[in-house]
Parts: sequence; structure tokens; C-alpha cells
Amino acid sequence: MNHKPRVRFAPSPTGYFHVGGARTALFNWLFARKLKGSFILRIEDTDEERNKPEWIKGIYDALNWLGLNWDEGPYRQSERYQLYKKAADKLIEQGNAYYCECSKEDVAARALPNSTPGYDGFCRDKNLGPGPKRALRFKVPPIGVTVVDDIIRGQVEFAHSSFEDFIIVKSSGGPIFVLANVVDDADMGITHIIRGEEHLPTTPKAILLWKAIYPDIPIPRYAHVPLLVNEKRQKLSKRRDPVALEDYKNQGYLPEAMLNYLVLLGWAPKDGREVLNLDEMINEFSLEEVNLSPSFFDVKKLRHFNGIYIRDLSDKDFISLCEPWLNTSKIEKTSNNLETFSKLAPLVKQRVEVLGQVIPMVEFAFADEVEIDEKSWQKSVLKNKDLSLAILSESFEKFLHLDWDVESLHKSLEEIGQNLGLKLSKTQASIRVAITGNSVGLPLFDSMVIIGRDICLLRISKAIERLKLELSD
RNA sequence: GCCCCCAUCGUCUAGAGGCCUAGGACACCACCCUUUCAAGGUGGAGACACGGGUUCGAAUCCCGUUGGGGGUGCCA
Repeated sequence: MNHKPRVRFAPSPTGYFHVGGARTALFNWLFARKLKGSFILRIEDTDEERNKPEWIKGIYDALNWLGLNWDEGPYRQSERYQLYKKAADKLIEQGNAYYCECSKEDVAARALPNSTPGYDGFCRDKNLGPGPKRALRFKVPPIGVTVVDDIIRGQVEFAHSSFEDFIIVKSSGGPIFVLANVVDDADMGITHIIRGEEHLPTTPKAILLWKAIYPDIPIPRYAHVPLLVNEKRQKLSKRRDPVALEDYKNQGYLPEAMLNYLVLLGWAPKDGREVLNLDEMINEFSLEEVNLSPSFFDVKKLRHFNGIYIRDLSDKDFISLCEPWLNTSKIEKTSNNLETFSKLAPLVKQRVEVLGQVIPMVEFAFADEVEIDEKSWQKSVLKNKDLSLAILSESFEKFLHLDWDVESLHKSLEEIGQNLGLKLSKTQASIRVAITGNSVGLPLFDSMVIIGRDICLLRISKAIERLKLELSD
């Protein structure tokens, strides 16, 4: 058996693509790449009511953004109904399936209290033919157990008595996902099914179907990866949790950081390293080492990783990755401004964790007039009015004729501070607010050099004016 | 209700019977570095859910309890 493994990622387009799906896709992809197998994309769109075309596009976009390229597909289940029909017919023929005319209400009404609920086999021996409002059910063998042999969890047993004759074809004629799943997995030669743990309870049904339809094809190996949960330890939900991959993209997370963080949820490399590039992940990842317990998607740690990956970018790459944010900012894209931005970029790069933080950090350099943050003004200027005025006035004079470079600025401010008995950290504070509008920000002297002497002097003089005004009040 | 899964610092994890006084990372705190903020460095606080076994020895194996989660749909 030198068969290369074939795995599939089979999302259903019933909502935006989320981080849990991304992790499942990643695990599949890593497994395939490591063993030189095939990674197949299959869209499970058999739910006529909830599927939307834009969600399908969302899947492609997400996978492309992450760089999880697929070798085959995308297959669409909605285009393969004949196959499912054929399988269903075979089951009927073999006596493994039967039509049922019970409505949901009928089933519920007959369900026994305090026991295994669900369908009671009412139509099992009625020998009904097809018809409107009739669904097809699989005849579950009443006794025995089905064992799921899971790579991550080992052997998991399910007694047949614990589940009902489940529906495999809806009365609309559409297949239920377990059926479609089995048929496609067999048809596509899938060897390993790697998916979320929420599918574990339906796996025995799939195995039963598989054995009935494809007695000669070996059942794939299963690997149910632990769920991703929220802070309340519940399965991540598209509706209540901030899990849309696209949102992370839009906030300025890098795909590399996302993948790196995701791979660490439920798996860890043998040594202590946590920062891994794709090649390292491919080489070291192994399904057998995947954890059993659910993990919390912790944005804080993701942010930390993103910061690492941003700092690791070349200045050039960083600048071009900032473009979307620059485009939607108020900053005009003049060549002058672009040059200023590229000079600021290296300073910014080391201080952001997501790209969305970039623009607020550099805006001061482009505005005609700085917007002064009131709290900063209070704290760094007003609190010691007289000192601030002295610092601002003196520096204005000195800056008039100073060599306009970081070193000179540094020295001259140090001198001003010494005369007033202040440390540089104190001295620079009021200048910083006057020029950048904020008490925290990029290295001041570099910023000053980049935006130029004229603007700096103008802003200092404005600050002096304002201070004097407030002093006289 | 019934079925199934899971259980190490707040979080992600290392740990496959003695190497554990339980290691690392994020977050947190302190200090250092420093023109602010970051980054970096040093240090600190912080966990084996509980109860029984098995064993000379258990975070590691078994059983139970408790807790959490998932499934139970003519959704996937």
C-alpha cells in the first residue's frame, strides 16, 4: 500500500468563515503536505435553505488568504445529487433503508419520556414507497456496537441501541449530510477524515452507511480534533463570538501569525519553541500528538504573535502591507506624504501588534494642525505650567538654528533640562505633546527630524500661545 | 432524559511511573534598559478537580465522583 493520503476540508457555507474552520483546514493541510498527499476542498451545500453564495466565496477568500491551497476541487455537493440518489437506491434495494411518512410532530409525540428519544421505527415495516412528505430512513441494526477508531481519541464505542433510524434523504429529495459525506468520501478516495469533535457522535452513523454502501472500500481513518471554545468554554459560535477570519484580516492580523497561533491550539512542537514557520509546521506536525481537550481562542496571545511577525517584516513589506489602511485614512497620498510615511514606518513597525494601529500612530505627522489630546496636555504641560512654558520657549529659540538631526535635538533638550533641574524624560514631555499631540508615541527626535523643522517650530509656538492664554485665565 | 468526549498555572501547553521542589509561552506585577511608548533583559505571583485503588513509588495506570463540553434536526 503506497497510497498517498487524501484528506478533505468540507466546510458548509452557512455563515462567514471562522477561526475554528481555519484550524481544521490547517490541520488537514499540514497532514497532507507532510505526507505528500492531497488536500481536497469540498463545499457541503446540501442545506438548500441556509446556503448563500457569498459564504462560498468567503471560504475561498479565507483559504487563499491563509495560503492553504487545495489540490482538488472545490467540489460542490449540490452538483452531485445523482450520486447520493444512487447510493440511496442501493440502500433501499438492499433493505437497509425505508420510507417514512411521520412528521416531526408525530415523532415527538411518540417519543418515550426519559429514554433514548427520537424516532421509534414507526414506519420501519410498513414497506412504504416514495412519495411527497416521505423521508428515507436508514435501518440501524438493533443490536451491536459500532466502533470509531480515532487517531486522536482511540477506540470509541457506540451502542446501536443509543441511536434511532436516522434520516438520510429529506422529503425534498435532498441528501442529509452524513449520506452525502459518505458517498463523497468514498467517491473521492478519502483516506483520512480530520474534522471537529462535534462530528464524533455522528461518525458511527457514517460508518454504518459506509459498510452498507461500500462493503469493499476500507473505511477512512478518523481524527476528531478538539473544539475551539470561548471564554465560557462553549464551542465557538459564529453568532455570539468574534471569530470571523475576515475580521481579523481587516484588523491587520497577518496570515502567518494566524496560522502559527492556530497550530498551537491543541498541538505543540516537541521542544519549547512556539514561533514556527510553515515548513517547520509541516515537518513537525503530527495528528497523533494532538490534544484531547478543547482550547480557548485567546486573542491576546494571537496579538502577541502578530506583533512578532510584524516586527519580523522588512520595512518594505511592512509599508506595502500598510497600504489598505493608508488608503482608507485621511492621509492624502501625495508623494511627499508617502515619503514621510516610509520614513516613519520603521519606527512604527516595532510598536504595533496589528496593522490597524498604524495610522493613529502616524497621523500627527500629516495633519495641518495637531489635534492635542486633552489628557496629555493636562498631564505633560498644564500640570507644571511655568516649567512647561520655559521648556517650550527655550527650545523654540534653540531649535531655530540647531542642526536638525536626532543627536543635536537630544543634546539640546538635555541641556535645557539640566538648567531647569529636569531629566530628559520630563523635559521632552511637553515638547512631545506640542508636536505630536500626545504624551506617548514614536521616538520624538526621529519624528521631529522626519516632519521637519518648520512644522515643529510652528507647533511649539502654537503650544506656547495656548499655554500663555491658559496661564492668564 | 439518553449517548459520547474532556479534565496540569487565568489562558495555550510540556509532562507517556521515579529526571517534578511540575518546565515554557501569553496575560499580570516589580525592577533594569530607556527621550514617551514599545521591544529586550532579570525576577515574582500562579496549576496537577476530588475520592478510592494499583505500585517500593503516580500529574502520569484503573475505578468512581464532581465539573465542563459536544451530540441527540427532513442543519452541517
